[in-house]
Amino acid sequence: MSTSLTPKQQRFLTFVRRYTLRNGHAPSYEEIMSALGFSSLGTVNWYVKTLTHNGYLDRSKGPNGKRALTLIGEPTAPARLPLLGLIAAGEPIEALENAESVDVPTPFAHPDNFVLKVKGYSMIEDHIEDGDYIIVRKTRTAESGQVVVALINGEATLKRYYPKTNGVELHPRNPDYPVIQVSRNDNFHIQGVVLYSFREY
Amino acid sequence: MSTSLTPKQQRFLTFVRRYTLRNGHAPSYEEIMSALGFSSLGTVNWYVKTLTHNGYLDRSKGPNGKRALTLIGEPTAPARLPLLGLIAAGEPIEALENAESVDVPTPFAHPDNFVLKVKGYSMIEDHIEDGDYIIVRKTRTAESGQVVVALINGEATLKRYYPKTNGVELHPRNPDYPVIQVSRNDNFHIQGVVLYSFREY
DNA sequence: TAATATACTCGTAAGTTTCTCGTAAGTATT
DNA sequence: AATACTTACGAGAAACTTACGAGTATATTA
Repeated sequence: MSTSLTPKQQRFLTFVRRYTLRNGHAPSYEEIMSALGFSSLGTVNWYVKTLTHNGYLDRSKGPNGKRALTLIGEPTAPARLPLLGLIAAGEPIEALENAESVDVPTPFAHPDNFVLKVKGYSMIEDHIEDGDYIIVRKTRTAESGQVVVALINGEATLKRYYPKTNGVELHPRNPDYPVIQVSRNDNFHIQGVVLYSFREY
Repeated sequence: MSTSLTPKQQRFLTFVRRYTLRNGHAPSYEEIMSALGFSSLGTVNWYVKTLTHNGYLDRSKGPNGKRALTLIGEPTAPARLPLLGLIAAGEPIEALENAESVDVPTPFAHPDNFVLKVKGYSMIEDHIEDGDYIIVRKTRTAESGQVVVALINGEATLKRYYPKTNGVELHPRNPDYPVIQVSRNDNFHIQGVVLYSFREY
């Protein structure tokens, strides 16, 4: 970016990026120190100060935040994910013939993620309207409380997922709508977990 | 206060999630305590309080409810930032009447951040086109090399900021375009630092 | 070649925030 | 009343980050 990076600074940044990616949180100063072979925290601090000053790093929790290092800038290269199909409540998911793709915020770039476009107004109960896009992480399982894309007897739906001892409860994201009980007899499959939705402006 | 989780807090949340998933109901404080190796209920309570406060947990049965811990929709929570106005090169920033707001990637949720929409094609030199949105952190100062939203004699611009001994240099993000020299006589104000830009789909 | 930045390193001593312990008391259930 | 939990508080250890002072290489400039 600004003053271009020296090789050692690159190395530093690369380490932070990798670590964050792998562990879900940023490294501590001490971890950086031993990973990069420094023998003083001061050195780590020097890098952080320099890189922050030049706009490559940021401390997401304000000063004194622990494990708060976050990369910024990076080239704003907007990531693209495949747009796999159209989803409408109560219908099967409609696949698209030619694989389009759409720009998404970089943090969501991941090989297991894909995008669906919402069709019709039948999902307003989930605060999701016609034309909206949802970013989905492909998975067969979900944690309780996550918003999932699921098929019940072939019909698509978008709900919060609550497994119960003898079946599954699906809550719409709008409390005014009824809870759906899925029994053992129903053909129920989770297609993925919704990470994010964005709207066409 | 969208504080992010520390590793230990993650671990706590993960345990609650797993337990709930497997047993159909939430763990009691004591179960959490022994599972996570604490030797005091106070510790469990500390986590519950902290995580509840930060919006990761909820007590579904109100206060004093037993085994009432429930996770709150972790991934989705689409952050929204206010869309403060339109920016076009060479014009003042145009404020919007009704405060709209737009979905942004969660990491950018911060009270000091806001969004501007780019108008016209006069900023292509910065790789930013008509209709794009930029996320800006409100600040009067900037570090050398950061991309800033600035006003020069009332006219908006988007450039890399390089303070010099006797004035300021503004570099467009595209090296094919000329550098702007701001002198002491110019009326120069930084409005904020650009963190991110995203495009209309 | 000498002078001078620039990039980096070390050690150590604070300073903050996160996490833990213990103990005590409050609330619902049976 | 006994049982099974949740809530509250104070004190402090642990885990991390910041600040400072000084020193060594490696390039840039004069």
